[in-house]
Amino acid sequence: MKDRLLIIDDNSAVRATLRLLLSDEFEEVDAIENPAMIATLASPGNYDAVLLDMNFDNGRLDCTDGLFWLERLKSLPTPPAIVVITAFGDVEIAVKAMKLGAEDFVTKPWDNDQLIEKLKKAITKNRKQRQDKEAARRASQLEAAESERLRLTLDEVKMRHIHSVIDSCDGNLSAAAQQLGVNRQTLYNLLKK
Amino acid sequence: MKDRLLIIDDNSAVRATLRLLLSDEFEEVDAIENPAMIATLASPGNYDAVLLDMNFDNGRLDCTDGLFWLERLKSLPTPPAIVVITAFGDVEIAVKAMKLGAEDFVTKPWDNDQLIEKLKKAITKNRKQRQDKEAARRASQLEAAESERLRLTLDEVKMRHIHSVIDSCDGNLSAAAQQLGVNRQTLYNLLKK
DNA sequence: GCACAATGTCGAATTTTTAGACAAAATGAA
DNA sequence: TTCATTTTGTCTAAAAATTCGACATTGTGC
Repeated sequence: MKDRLLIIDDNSAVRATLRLLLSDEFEEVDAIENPAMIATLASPGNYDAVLLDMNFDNGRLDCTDGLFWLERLKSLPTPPAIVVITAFGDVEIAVKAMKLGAEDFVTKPWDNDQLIEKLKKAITKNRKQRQDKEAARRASQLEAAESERLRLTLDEVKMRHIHSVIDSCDGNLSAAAQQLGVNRQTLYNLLKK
Repeated sequence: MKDRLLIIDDNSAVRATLRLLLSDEFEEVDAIENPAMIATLASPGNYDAVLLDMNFDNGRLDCTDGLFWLERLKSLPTPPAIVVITAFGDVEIAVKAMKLGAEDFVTKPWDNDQLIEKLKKAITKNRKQRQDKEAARRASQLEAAESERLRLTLDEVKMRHIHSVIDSCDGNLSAAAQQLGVNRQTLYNLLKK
């Protein structure tokens, strides 16, 4: 209910229908007719979900364009959940789309309730994936910091910990000294250097 | 070339053909006719890839069993890469399989070279996914340790760092003392407690 | 076996830490 | 606002830890 959705479909009647169906389910629903128009939107990388039609009116039905834009959307810094929708889908296209990171794949004509549920689940799944990715990024940082700590001098480690604890005590030196298990004057001395 | 593959197909001719095709590409290729036989294998959770046929000879063609076993394989502690293969696949089945974590989906009849390449890529992708997942797991551990460090006394932090450095010096106390920036005797004193 | 590094131990000089005390400043509740 | 409590800044003297130099002993690698 607080999520933002972008509909991409070259059929204006479909856009209107989808917008009507989904405007109650999302905080904001934008609709454009072509992925190339994404650049003209206010914040292209900020949608929680994209409902992406594969078959643009370019005379080709092989979804090349659709897969191209899917990959492009998924390479954004924070990629949205993408549910692909198509009238001409076959197994190969569906598998390609899923391998490119689409969260789901629906065929026209669609079932309204199923479409809504798939969009919701896609957003949930996408959010979890991004959290995992972010966690993996942090893990490498933390491990690098961990191995770098070995190069530190005993005094350096002491001072780091002291400042960490002081921060966690909101600058209260008496409390920090007690938590550190040292005399208050000792803490003062250490801070003077 | 050092990977282990498991073929699951209820057609013995297909099993033989696949085994012949793939035995050059993998260090070990096992083949069974039914996923229920996985339990009888030596190390069911140890395959790098599984080539899983969806249509078992049970009178049903809706792939219910195949999807069930796919999900089950993917819930193993270290899930293998899974390439689904089927003669009766439609878009819905393919999408369901991909959402359940299959790395790829091929239809019979298959192309030999493409099948080999898909299996290789599936293994690579699966390995990366597992590494990311493992990294995410470690990240939460490391963060928990980081926040717990705040509760430690200055002496405790000192001793932890000392032992870490000693370990990294393979127990050489002179080198450890130098790296810690303290006198060797000081290190001896600290270790006595 | 030989050279070299690491260990274990000592004493004495130096530095740091600690406990207790006191006044000033800051904080928080009535 | 006042009053009680806590925190800060500073001091002294005793206690503890650290450092440096030295020496004999034990490992280690060539």
